[in-house]
Amino acid sequence: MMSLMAHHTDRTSRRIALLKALAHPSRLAIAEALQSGERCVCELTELVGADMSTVSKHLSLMRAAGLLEMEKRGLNVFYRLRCPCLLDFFECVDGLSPATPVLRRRKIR
Amino acid sequence: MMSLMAHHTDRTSRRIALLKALAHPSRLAIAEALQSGERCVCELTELVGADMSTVSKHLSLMRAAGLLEMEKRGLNVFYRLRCPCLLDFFECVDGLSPATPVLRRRKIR
DNA sequence: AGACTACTTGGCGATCTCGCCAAGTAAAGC
DNA sequence: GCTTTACTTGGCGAGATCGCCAAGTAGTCT
Repeated sequence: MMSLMAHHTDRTSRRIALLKALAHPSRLAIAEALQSGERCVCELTELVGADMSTVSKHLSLMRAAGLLEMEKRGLNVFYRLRCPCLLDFFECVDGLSPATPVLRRRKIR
Repeated sequence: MMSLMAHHTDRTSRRIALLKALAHPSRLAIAEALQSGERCVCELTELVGADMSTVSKHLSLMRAAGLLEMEKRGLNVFYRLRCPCLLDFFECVDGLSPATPVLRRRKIR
């Protein structure tokens, strides 16, 4: 895979990591939940309904992408969003109509 | 996979599809190139340096996600961005500092 | 019509991702 | 110290994704 295209800048790599961090149902649900404030891993585990180990790996990935920050308090680990732009982006995304017909220019004769 | 989390709304599915459509080096490069105007498949093929069939599949996926629209003119097929919000989002993403140390609240004694 | 160009689609191996279980770590409480 | 709670990490099978080649389609041109 990835023939001649492996010329990513750091910026590109970070963009891709952040997009991948959001492009999964559980991770998107986590990001959306965190828009209303920090949550600990057990709360997020209940939210997505998967094994805690699975959720923990999702959170690590999102943190590595720069999307989340974590803070340990007592036995709990709390995660918070670091990206204030999600809401605006999703509003714009949701505004797109779902389908796209093939546009075909009328023949000029 | 996807134990109890298969409760996606249409909106969620569309958000995921759009994020996945961007979360790949070749596809991101295509989206970025299209920010400066439409391109035909052969131009985009040269840009990403992969087989045209590969690029064509990327473009189909991006179109299905609602990100692109296509127009056939003569022998060429031109693709255009349908999402005006990419630039703003990426500016915000690029503004994030790459790493995040584990935050640890000081003990109060 | 036949040849050519620009693109799409089918198929398939190679690689990546996902989720669970099991095992490990770290802080709190006894 | 030992136990419990909250979480992370390793490993592995199952399924998804990716990219190439080969074959098909749709216009253009002569």
